Amino acid sequence: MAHDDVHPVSLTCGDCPIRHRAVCARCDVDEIEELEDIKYYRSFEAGQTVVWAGDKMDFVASVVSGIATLTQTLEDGRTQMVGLLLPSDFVGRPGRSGAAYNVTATTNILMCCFRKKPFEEMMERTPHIAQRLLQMTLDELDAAREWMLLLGRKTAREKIASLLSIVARRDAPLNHAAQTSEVTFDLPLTREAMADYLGLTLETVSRQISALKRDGVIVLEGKRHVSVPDMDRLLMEAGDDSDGGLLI
Amino acid sequence: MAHDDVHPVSLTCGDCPIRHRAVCARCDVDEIEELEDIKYYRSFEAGQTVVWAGDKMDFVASVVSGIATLTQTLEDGRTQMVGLLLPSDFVGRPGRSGAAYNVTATTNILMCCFRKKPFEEMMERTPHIAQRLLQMTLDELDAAREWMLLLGRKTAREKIASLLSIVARRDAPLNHAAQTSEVTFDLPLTREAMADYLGLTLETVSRQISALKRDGVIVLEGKRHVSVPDMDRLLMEAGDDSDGGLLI
DNA sequence: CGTAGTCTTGATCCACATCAATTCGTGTGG
DNA sequence: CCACACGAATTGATGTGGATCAAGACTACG
Repeated sequence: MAHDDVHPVSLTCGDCPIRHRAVCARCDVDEIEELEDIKYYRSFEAGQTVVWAGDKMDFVASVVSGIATLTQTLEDGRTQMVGLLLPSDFVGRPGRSGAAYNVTATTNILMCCFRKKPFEEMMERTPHIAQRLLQMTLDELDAAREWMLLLGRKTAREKIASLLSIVARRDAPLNHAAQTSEVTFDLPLTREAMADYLGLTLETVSRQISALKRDGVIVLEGKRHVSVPDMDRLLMEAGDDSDGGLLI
Repeated sequence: MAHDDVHPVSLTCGDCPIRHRAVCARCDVDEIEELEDIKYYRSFEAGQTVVWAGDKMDFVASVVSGIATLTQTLEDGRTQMVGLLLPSDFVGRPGRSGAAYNVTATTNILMCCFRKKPFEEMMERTPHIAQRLLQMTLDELDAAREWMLLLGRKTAREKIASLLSIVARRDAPLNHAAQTSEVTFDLPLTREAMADYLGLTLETVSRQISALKRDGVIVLEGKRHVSVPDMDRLLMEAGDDSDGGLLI
């Protein structure tokens, strides 16, 4: 397995899997060339910390592949996940020097980094970047607010069902995009990470997953592979029947 | 008391109390003039609903004065506040036709509205607006994430202390800006609204406020007026000693 | 005064946390 | 190939913080 920075990756933006969804999505050819000059890649192994809250962070970045998490902690160790970073998601805040959250690689990840200073300067001149970043930030804000409803008002069972819905929904296109029924996916998170996501303990997560299995809402093969025979049923269990947790 | 739209307010942007903090903060004179042409004011009384989630919303707006809330609800009536709108905060999302949340006036409020279409068109041409909106959205996202930590991991007492800290902090400049000790303010929210903010029941809110009073952390005069003899003590009670809940 | 809304306080209950073993799965070294 | 070790997950027993149910108390207002 690759160690951090041992195999400097090279990738041209034209071939980039997130070219059309990341912060650069709206950029035209000239702008992409300019970005190409200031970008570099870093990879992290599953479990590694990308940055600690409070540390100086001299870059911003897009997640190219893999999954990372944003977490906050209280002094006594209680921790809450506040963001789940999927490919194309953006890390770091232009105009702020320190990291506000812990960023941790959940799987092996590849990040496309931009040194902060040149990126900020370019953002000033390049409305396409600011516009896209605004869109993405508004989407994240909506997701955060949906998540607040989950944290504040849902039961443990509803929380688990909501999380499964979100992951299922995200992986759905990878399967047979059409049918709502019989979706299958791998959980990218440990029970503990799920607990931190949902504001529960890992024991409660485990119990509720067992309960959903017992009730036939989900089928497990191993600890991590899940199939959902009836997606509508799962959405019902999640509490917010309409759309399963994410705004369109 | 004024009814909705009965007394159309007129205010020039030059005299506007939120001129330097709202979405128009970065606009130069020309841009402000252009905004002045497409803006109009609406006022709402305490308790009135500004929009319902799902309704078509043909404007975006800034809160000029007063306080409003953003809430989400599950079908069975459980509700969670997901945003607290103070003067200068922005309502509505460019590029989306329906409202995502219920917006309710908590006090009498005055809003500076822009018809969505012209505003969106202007935003395309006017980086100053998009840039400012991006800043504001990033701030809101940080606040939402701090709030997620509160909802997911804090105890009822810590939640109440956190809320009081936030309100105290916001009102602090209005008092004698210097000292950390002896802060005084009015709660702008009912017990029920606080409960919806914090993911608690109103009974628990009431009990915890009584407990903080009993323990000398706060002093109440009437139901709504609070003074805090020792702000540091309150911050300790909030759990995150450093800054009381809001990033700088 | 009476009525309605807001708030407080008490008694009880229960969902989830906590504490404590097992079990499962995977990799490692003899 | 087995023994064992270690982390991840399950499952059980018990405790508790906050919800729920239910009276009252305070305030404002007609």
